[in-house]
Amino acid sequence: MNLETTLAQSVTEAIKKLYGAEFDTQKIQLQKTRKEFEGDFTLVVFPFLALSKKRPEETALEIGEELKSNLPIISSFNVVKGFLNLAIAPSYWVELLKHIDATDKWGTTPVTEESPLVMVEYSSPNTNKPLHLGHIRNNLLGYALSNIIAANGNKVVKTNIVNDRGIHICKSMLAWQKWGNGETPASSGKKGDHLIGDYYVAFDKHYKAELSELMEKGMSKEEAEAASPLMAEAREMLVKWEAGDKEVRALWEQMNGWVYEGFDETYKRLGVDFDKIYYESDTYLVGKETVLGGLEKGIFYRRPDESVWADLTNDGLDEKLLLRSDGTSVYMTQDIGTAQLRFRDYPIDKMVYVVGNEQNYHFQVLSLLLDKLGFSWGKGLVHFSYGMVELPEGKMKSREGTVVDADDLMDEMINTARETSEELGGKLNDLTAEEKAEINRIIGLGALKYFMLKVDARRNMLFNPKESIDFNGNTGPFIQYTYARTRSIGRKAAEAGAKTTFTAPESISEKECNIIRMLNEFPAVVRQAGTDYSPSGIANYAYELAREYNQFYHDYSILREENEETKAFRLLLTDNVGKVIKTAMNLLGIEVPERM
RNA sequence: GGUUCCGUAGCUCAGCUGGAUAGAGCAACGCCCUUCUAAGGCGUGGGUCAAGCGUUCGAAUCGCUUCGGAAUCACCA
Repeated sequence: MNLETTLAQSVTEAIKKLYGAEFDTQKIQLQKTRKEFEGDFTLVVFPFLALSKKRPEETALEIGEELKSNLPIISSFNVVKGFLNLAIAPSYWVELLKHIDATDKWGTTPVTEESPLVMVEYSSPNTNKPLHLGHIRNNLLGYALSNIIAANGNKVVKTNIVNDRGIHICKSMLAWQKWGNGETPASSGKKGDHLIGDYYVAFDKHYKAELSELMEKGMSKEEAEAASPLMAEAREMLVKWEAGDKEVRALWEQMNGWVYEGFDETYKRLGVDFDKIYYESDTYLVGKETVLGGLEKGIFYRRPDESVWADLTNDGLDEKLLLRSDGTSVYMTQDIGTAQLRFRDYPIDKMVYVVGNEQNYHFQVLSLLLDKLGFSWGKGLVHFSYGMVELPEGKMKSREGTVVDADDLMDEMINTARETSEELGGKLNDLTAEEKAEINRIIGLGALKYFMLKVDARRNMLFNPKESIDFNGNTGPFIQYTYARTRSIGRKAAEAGAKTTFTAPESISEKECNIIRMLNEFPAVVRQAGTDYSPSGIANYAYELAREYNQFYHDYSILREENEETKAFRLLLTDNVGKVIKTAMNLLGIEVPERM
């Protein structure tokens, strides 16, 4: 049984015996003993004072005596004010370590036939420009979250809804037609998504120029926008697209194809993937049908101008447009359509949308609408809402050229990793160039991923491109380094033929107790992360564990230890620290190198 | 204006189901590599946890108010 549960139950029994009262075991406050005090667990006795009718110190002392005489795993205790500090016997910690070592996939819950199915939507790019820093946060969070949900015993389907239609695509297409001279990714050597992005920017440039020209002729901004021939052409193209115009559709498919090739490369490099991809061009008509179905059932209503609305005033929200007066669909309609298709494709128990917090309202509405339309998971859908990545100057703005491009950033990180390795010198000299490159890739991306994931997802975070992401301190590379260190010790111990079985050492250090306790906490950390949808919880845990181990490493010469029992114990500890770090990092989608 | 989120060290962030003297990293300064990986360890300095009031044995944590910042409230996506 879990250590803390055992303790909590014993406390309940002690309270009953001492004071003849029942105390809710759930409400017992057991926490880690702060490091300045002696002991492993601390019981807060203030809540019992009403029962004991004695001073805090006396109460703590009584409970301490009672626990110690009943629980052999408690080796000693001490009382400081209203805090009862309990020390756990070394032999118990050692048994715990052996148990952790013997447990396969420590911290994770296996998936069975009956496990619920959770669908996680993330990434969801537009096809008119390459991925940037904001998408990186989304992708990393979505991927990590999927792993964490799966580790908690759920079937997970990772999905992506690609926004592949609309006026923004037409802008790129039009610009390419006008000024592209037939440029292709092959002809120019550009990545497809970057090429399309360049034409999107080109459209905007020409459009702006056109506007200022019209405004010089005396038009107001609004008049100029309405009169812009370029925008009119783009709109015309969209109408043709909707009508299925062969030429426009062919161009659209060609250009989207380029973008997808580019995206695939970026996704692959980031290490994220999807089980099923949906395209808005397939779902928006379904959404329209579903909305019209809802209209027939009286869930929605039609206004005199023929537009279709949902009245959510009873739910404390506004009225929401679902179909325009010309019958075309809006954003919400498409999400309904996508939901409809997903529901047909999978027996979804829970749906998680990884989408930025600027869409909080949208998902509040979507949840209500899906529920009204009869989707069982509509009410309980989770909008995993994350904050924006801000630059020192504020928000990223593609039109002002302040976006941090995903591909560039990854290149930069890997370069920095290589430079750092070279500066440190010599460690990897026996490896081939390919092996070194692989390690640098793992480290560079590890730094980037950890940087993004260690921050609470809900918060807006700041990224300063001028100060490159750190490789020292609370970083991915530090954790990777610690892992590599545990592996190195393991290798050397194995070469030297160190013994692997042992009896419990007579005493073990406070650091060792702490580490075992942290290893023991790992399943609870994973569970908590699965409940809160919190990759940052896992990230911060991994760092704490690595830090604890590094300090321990500096205190002892494990391989030089003369007492074979103690050496074997420390090797087992080292091995399991490595095991847990690896699991934690993999849940985050961060690879760990065997050496670095 | 309505709604939601945020405000912790010079900077980036933990801690938030109420518990002991508020933690890391970066930056600054000082030590530690003939010893299993120095991408490391140890130490020093740095705080009105935005402010106020309340709840209680106890508040960074819960409630209310105020101040500051962000997002959103489109027949855009």
